[in-house]
Amino acid sequence: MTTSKKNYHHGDLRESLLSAATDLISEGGVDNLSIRKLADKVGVSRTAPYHHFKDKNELLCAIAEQGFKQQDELIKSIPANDDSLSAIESFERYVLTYLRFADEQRETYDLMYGREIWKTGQPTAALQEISKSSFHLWLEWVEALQQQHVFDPSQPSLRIAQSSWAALHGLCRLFNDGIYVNREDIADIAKNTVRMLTSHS
Amino acid sequence: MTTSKKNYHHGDLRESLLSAATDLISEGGVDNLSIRKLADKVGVSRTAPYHHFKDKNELLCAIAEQGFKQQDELIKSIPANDDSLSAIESFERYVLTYLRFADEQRETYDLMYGREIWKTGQPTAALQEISKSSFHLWLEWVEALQQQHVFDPSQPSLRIAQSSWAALHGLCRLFNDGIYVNREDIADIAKNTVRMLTSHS
DNA sequence: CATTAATTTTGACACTGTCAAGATTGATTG
DNA sequence: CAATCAATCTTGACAGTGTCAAAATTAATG
Repeated sequence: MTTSKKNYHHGDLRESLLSAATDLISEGGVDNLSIRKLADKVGVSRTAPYHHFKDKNELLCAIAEQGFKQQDELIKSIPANDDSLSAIESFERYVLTYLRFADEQRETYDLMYGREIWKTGQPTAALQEISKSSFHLWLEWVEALQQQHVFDPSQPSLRIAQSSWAALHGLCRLFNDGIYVNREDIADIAKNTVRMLTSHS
Repeated sequence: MTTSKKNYHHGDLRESLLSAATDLISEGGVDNLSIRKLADKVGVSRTAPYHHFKDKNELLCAIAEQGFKQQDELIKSIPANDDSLSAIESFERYVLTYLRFADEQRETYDLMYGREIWKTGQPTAALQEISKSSFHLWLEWVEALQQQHVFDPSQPSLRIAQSSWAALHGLCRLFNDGIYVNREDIADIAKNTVRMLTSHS
């Protein structure tokens, strides 16, 4: 039983589907992913995927899940706030890392936070969980940054986390959709956002 | 030639289509709008709309256009900054008005700034124009608010306009998609965002 | 009234998601 | 080892989608 069996039973179809689907989305966005095209790409019949994902929504949720895991790892890999970085530089690091992920995994990002799943579709329990824990990660950052007076310590951390995340997310959409902005200005706008959001007393 | 002619020629099909399409979108979002369902609702055959809109994309753009006009009127109806309002209250007014529009015309808002048009589709020249002029409206607000030191006057107004609009837009998506947030907290979060964005020296 | 232009319709095609029923295989028993 | 069962995959089918081409109908124009 090697990794490739071309016969009736595929062996690890679920993983193959996830991988191929991620590719299709990276290439042309969620609209470039159809179950049939996906099945064809993996070399299996149209309805085979339905034995591994209840429907398209569940497939999309699974892909988004992977995206959140990847994003969390990236965030967690930001070097701990040692003395080499000022608190504000640390915040900038977060922002730039977040933006970089949204840029490099652009279509996945759109899926992760997009209407397709959260509005039109129904987010899986697993997806809701990981997205919440992902937000919680940011919440912890906020609390640390409050102690360092990057954010106002007298305000509730949840509110600050919500407002600042919204600002960050809005930036991503701004860049991602290409409204009102030239792409070469990204870093500049990001820096300006950091300046506006932080306490500059 | 009254306003209603039930025969072969409809008379004002273009307007009827726009109106019915707006209704369909308001009811169930852009996914609830199909050319065929729309044609059926207006009482005309499947392909009749194609003589008034080149394709579905152009229809969506036309609807979004209307949305921008409506939004602009709302913004322009905010009372001029007389002495009864502090500068910051004036800014709050803008934010709340913007949020109210995004809330009440939720699906239209999603269409106006959504992927469907700006990424998947192609924004009409007319739509690009009005969306730019709509942003320009905000730019003028920013410059006025800079003079009143709500925003830092030493920073370029364009950057401030971009960052703050992104923050605002991010809030709308936060509320609209229902990620990370309870709807009853909207006003509170909005106020917190205003506090974070403004100069509090 | 005759011709032309503007509209609307019918037919068709390729594509989509997904359900039901059958075919094939691997695993699990007796 | 043989027989049964469950997992997996396929074929067929249905309703829905956007949109093109060709034909039909009406309004406008000479």
